[in-house]
Amino acid sequence: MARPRTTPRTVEHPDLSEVTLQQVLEALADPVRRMVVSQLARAGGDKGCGSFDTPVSDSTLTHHFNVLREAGVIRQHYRGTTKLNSLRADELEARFPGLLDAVVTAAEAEA
Amino acid sequence: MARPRTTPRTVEHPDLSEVTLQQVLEALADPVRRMVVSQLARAGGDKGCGSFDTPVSDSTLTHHFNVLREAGVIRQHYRGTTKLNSLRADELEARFPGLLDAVVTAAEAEA
DNA sequence: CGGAAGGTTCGATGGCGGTCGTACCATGAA
DNA sequence: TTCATGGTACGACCGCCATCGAACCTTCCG
Repeated sequence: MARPRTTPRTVEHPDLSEVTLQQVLEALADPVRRMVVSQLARAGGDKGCGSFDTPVSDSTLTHHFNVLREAGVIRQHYRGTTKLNSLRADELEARFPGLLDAVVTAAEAEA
Repeated sequence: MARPRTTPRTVEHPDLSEVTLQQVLEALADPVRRMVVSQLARAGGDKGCGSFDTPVSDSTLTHHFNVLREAGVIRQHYRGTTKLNSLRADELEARFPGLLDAVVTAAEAEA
């Protein structure tokens, strides 16, 4: 948006100390976003943007990734034309102990 | 609503097995509802409807209580003209281990 | 240098949910 | 029985957010 033409694509990630419980809960309260988090948790490491199984369009998925990133839940970086995603599990655990685990576990159990 | 005139006021509570993670997360994602839950957690036991410190009107608060009850987060029962509320902490812990604790703890830490 | 693949941005839209005020109901006390 | 209290039901409003399609931008590969 504010990026001038032809600049390497970078992504802004908040420090977890700036992230509120409200943001994280809102992020995790959406079913599609929880699918993303679940699949990311199952994958363990990085996972390409296009490799997620969701019922929404690409542009909507981009939106969800943004919400998750701004909530400090995921980390994103480019490699070539592909955007890789990973969970910020450890940092999140330090900030909100038990929260991500509980949600991921519950999501797994329900599915 | 469907209750005929002059019937003792009772409240419907879902079995926690019928409650979804979605419901619980949506319930806990609202700031006002989280205030209610926090104050309930701090109180330990029952707490009258009118004794909560929130920034919303009575009718809105009633709405939030309904959401929390339908999500299996709180239990309500009448005593005289007063409605008492309590957390369904143990049941919730059995259904979604660690979830309520994590949220309550985080909410306390942030406040 | 094309062109294709992978994502993003933009604008529009639709629906849901939080909010309120008012009217109403049940209970207990005077 | 009448009144006051505590809470609910209802209807309306408003703002936000998930969603989409289309246009666009980057990067890689022929």
